[in-house]
Amino acid sequence: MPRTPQNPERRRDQLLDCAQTLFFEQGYEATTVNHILQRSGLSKGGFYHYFASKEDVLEAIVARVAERSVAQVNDLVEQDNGDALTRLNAFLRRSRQLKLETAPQLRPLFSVIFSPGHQSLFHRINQANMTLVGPLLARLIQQGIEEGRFQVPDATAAAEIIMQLGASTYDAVGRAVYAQGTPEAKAANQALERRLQFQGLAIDRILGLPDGSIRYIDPGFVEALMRLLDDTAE
Amino acid sequence: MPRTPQNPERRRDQLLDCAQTLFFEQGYEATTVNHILQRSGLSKGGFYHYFASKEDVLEAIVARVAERSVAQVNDLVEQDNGDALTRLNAFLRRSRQLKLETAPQLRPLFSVIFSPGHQSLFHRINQANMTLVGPLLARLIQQGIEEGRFQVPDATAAAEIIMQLGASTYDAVGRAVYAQGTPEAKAANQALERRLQFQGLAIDRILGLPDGSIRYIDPGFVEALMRLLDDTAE
DNA sequence: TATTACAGACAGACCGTCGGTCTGTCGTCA
DNA sequence: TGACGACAGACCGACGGTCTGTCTGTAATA
Repeated sequence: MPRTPQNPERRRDQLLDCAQTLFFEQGYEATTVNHILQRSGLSKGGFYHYFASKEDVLEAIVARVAERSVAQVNDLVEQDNGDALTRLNAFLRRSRQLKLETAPQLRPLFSVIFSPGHQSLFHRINQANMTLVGPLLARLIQQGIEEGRFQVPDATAAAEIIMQLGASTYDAVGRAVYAQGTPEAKAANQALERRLQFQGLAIDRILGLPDGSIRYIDPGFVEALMRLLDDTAE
Repeated sequence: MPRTPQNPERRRDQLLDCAQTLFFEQGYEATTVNHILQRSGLSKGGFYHYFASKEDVLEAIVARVAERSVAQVNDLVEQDNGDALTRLNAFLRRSRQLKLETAPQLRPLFSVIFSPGHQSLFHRINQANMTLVGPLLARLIQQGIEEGRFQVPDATAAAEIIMQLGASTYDAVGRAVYAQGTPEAKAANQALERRLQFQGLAIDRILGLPDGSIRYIDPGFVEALMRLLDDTAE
């Protein structure tokens, strides 16, 4: 194999890209270092020049994904325009949009989300996400408390719980994706839609808001999501 | 190594016991089949006579743990005495008690709960638990709806969300355990107590009950838990 | 400008250990 | 006594990771 020296940062990013694709497609455990080498065209020596271990790559990917997603919502929290409820709704809308955008990329992951190989990967991304996004959400809730709109004893705890609910969405979506193509698909979609609608209601109530204050999902969200996932499947 | 033939069921259980201890102590990935063999005194041939793979052992353990925990709360749901709220509180009390009882066993797990090896193990146990216990809780909530006490559009979705909250408890507890022995220990404990208290409140509100209807934790629960974990540590 | 020296960027053979297989043996019960 | 379940343990391929060596861009020196 010929040597093709590259800009270190590019190489590192390239390796991360390759690894991320493979991890999402087949899971962390099922992906071998040799797979990554094959895909990137690099040698083992090269790989271990950039990363201390396969686990190290995972950590880098988790950090990168989390950073990117926090960057997507950061501006909403930075600029303080409007009351807390408006901003919270904007925050949730952006999160939703983010989910839709990354859905195609995550599609192979969803179809096997129940396989054990993916759960660790997935849980870690969520964990990192919560660590980074949680404080932002907490500040937002704190504002709502100070405005006297949110009836909540502890902003941090509330943020954690709400984020936990958000994370559980993936599980629910995964179950619906799993049912796709089967006779139960329609029922599964409806169950998911009910579930998501309930999550919005749950957030309302947890924050002590009147039912329906939070717009968690738009009607037909599930249908749109499923179509998006199906289109990219074939 | 001499042969010591045993009753098949005993052997299987013994293998599961050994594996479970090791998985809890060091995590699933870090535990090798050889470790299990060493601890049980069995040979490889013997091991693979009972289980198809290491993964197979995990599944069996997950199923066993989940079955045992469902058995602990099943009676409360079977016999229908009292209104839904009373029964729900009994259900939660039993769950709490169950957590306290298994805490010492889980102690080594908590201290390294953030290590990646444990997350898959942990997530899977939770998943199995939710699958088994979820429907029970849903029936309970359904009763509350029919009584007109719970204001909830979908019992199943509500049950799922509440269980999700319960599962996230371990993460929160893990964080507090992690801080134990450091200067932040006290603050971490207080944060955990607030967090757990909030979870009870969240359940109240999600179900449309007046604040304080659900007794999720007794005061000093966290202190007691931490003492329990510390005692078994040394 | 030509030469040299050096450090970082790789290549790839190699190693120990892992999960899992396979063949054979022992004990038990029909 | 033979057949079958319950093991024993040598063995295998593949994996993550190491090690030594080589190539190349760059900067200092003359």
